Amino acid sequence: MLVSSNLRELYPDGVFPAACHSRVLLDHVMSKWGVLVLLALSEGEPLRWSELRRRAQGVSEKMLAQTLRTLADDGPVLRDARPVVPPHVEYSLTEPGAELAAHLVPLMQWIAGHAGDNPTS
Amino acid sequence: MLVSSNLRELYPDGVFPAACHSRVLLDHVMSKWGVLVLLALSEGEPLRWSELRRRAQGVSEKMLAQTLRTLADDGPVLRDARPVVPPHVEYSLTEPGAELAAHLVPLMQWIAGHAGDNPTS
DNA sequence: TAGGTACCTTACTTCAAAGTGGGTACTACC
DNA sequence: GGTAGTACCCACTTTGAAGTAAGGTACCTA
Repeated sequence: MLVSSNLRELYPDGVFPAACHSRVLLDHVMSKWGVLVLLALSEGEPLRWSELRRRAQGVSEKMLAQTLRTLADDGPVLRDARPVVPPHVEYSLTEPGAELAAHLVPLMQWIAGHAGDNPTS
Repeated sequence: MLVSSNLRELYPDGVFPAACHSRVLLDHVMSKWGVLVLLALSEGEPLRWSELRRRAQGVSEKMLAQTLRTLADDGPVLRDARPVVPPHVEYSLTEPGAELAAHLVPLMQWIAGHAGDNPTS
């Protein structure tokens, strides 16, 4: 069963390099908190920092701020900060971020279904 | 744009836990060498240890053995060892592994296309 | 004996992601 | 003074995946 014959367009000699720019983006996206942030934002609503903190269970302020900064720098996440006090910052997926999530969510759903998780319990 | 309304079936309260069995499988799959092994195997042919060593550019014997052991224990990879000397071991995707790869490959293709890589150069 | 084959295992080290604990600034309320 | 809310930043520490170097199996050939 060939599931990836068109990988050959990207890697014609069948050798996959470990170190490349893809790896940097992949590692940010699949980082411990990155994937949870992207999943939360993939539901479509812009979310504020504090809401994301509630949604990514167990994340520290430091890791959330760092992760959001990284993802915004990488491109999948848009950071919309209003010039007000107290701060009011909203995060949402960019267009490329939504395309990314469209691939990421089915993967996570598959993994959740095969890892013996019972998240609805 | 709702891209993941059915995530709510898995996580009805919208809170994504960081520590669960999914995380273990996800971390193995997306590990540095795990993803390259799965991509190589996703082309459909069973591959021997030494061929995988060539295909995952830069992997050490130790990391390759360790990664293959882990993925075989997790389930996506089948290890077929013949009782001969010198050893003859073939690795291939299990049925669940092929389903996993069906989700993983488009994700990697997307990321490769957006990370400024030029793998065909 | 030495060298080769293919596929590992073990002991120890490195290092980047994650973690911990402190801090910032402003407003409102008790 | 204290608490609460908003959203971070900095210095330092811990942790576990990855790395390095050495070891191993069993058989074959010169």
